[in-house]
Amino acid sequence: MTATAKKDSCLTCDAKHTSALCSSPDVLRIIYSIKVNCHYKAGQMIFQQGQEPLGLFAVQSGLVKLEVNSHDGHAHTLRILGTGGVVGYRSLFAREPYKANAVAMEDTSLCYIPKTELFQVFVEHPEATLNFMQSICKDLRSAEEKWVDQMDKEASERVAEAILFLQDHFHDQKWTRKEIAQWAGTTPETVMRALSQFEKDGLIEQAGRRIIILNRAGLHSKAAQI
Amino acid sequence: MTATAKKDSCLTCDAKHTSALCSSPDVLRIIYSIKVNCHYKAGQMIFQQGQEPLGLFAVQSGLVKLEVNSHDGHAHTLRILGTGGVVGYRSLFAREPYKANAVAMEDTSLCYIPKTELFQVFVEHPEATLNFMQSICKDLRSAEEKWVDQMDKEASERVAEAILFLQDHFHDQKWTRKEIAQWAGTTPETVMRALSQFEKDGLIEQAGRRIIILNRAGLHSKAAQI
DNA sequence: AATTAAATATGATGGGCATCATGTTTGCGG
DNA sequence: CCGCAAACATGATGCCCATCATATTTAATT
Repeated sequence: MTATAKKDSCLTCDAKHTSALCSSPDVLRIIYSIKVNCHYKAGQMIFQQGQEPLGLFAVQSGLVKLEVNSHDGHAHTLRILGTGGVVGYRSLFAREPYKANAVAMEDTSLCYIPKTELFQVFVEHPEATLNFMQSICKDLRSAEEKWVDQMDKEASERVAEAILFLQDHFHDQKWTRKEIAQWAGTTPETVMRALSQFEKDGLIEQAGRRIIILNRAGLHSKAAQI
Repeated sequence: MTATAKKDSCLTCDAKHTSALCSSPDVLRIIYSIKVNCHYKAGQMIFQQGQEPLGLFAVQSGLVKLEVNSHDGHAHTLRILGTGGVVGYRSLFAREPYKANAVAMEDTSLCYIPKTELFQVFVEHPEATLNFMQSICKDLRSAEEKWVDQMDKEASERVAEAILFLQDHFHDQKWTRKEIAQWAGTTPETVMRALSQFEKDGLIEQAGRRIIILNRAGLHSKAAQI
């Protein structure tokens, strides 16, 4: 972990209003007193499958992906977190070693919050706990929906869904075919063919490596099971 | 909901030690004071997608499945809960309508706990909340693992995994090919062929509609990605 | 006990998509 | 600015598995 001495202010933090951790000014003040800032370069690993969680990470700026590596070298992206996202909470609260790797997708600043102090916050601020539980339960929904989609939808439908999701949550971000594939549960080649088709249909436009959505409704109807 | 006047005792309840809700004698006493017992016949629906959650359900005895129905009439089983399991918490804590149906797979007794009182318990007993969060985080892990398995493993591997899981968690339960398929993310025919093969390989034995595992290690190696 | 629906069991067929292969383009580091 | 690795792009191939079909057995219902 690469902690810096300087502590960024929580008051001017972009994530203040969106993070499930910073639910009230009260809690925000305490979090500020216990957090430590860490900085990661693009591609750097934040934690790794098998390690013991000692705290959790809140994304101040940048982008983090959680991914699992299967036996045959294939990687699957479980979650992607931008500003306000919380990384490493699942294993921490499940009280088990990390089951996935957390990787900085670009230069990223995180707030590290040691577990003992964090648990203390939750014990003293039940409304913060319930607020955070809401966020976890939404993640659970996403995961279960992803499994169902994997069966019910065709690969191209999942790709349409993926680029809509990625666009909505991380606008103006560039994605490689591989990254989209690992998120959508398919291969780069299949993503490729789907994107070509979408472009041919006038749904998207590819400016270099950036995807521009021309017909949002059209893409949605491609993604949706009627 | 079919609530009865009679209130079953929490002190003699089988689920007392296994349920994530009944974490301490203290909490157990409060839960007892606010719960209501409900009974459902096999096949009966407990709640339905789209409805507003008003509380949650703890399984006292019986078996409950959570399933989603996709557009084309296909059903997928998200979770199966036996004694001690908690049903309906995800939507309640996410503060959104139910996204799945809860169905009693056999005659089932539940403890219904209204949300207002439940939140009160959690506010006053932070350790109960954190205990419950652990359980949620494990469910999240299961869901994410299920998605990964859906891609990495072949159908027969998932079937092997499924019958091991179902056996471990709900021993001596009878399962139809369809139920196994909806859990394993495949079709009854594919389950069929996998089971036939397993029997041919001497891994299992089918006594009527009950599956007997003869070679546990062998099945495990079928299920596992080396 | 008779009737009917549901579950079991297997075979045949076809399509979706992963895999491999190959050429081109992009973009980064020296 | 150049070279090389990574990403893009598209074609060819094969196979896993969903789907459909059909016969048999089991279980439930009257």
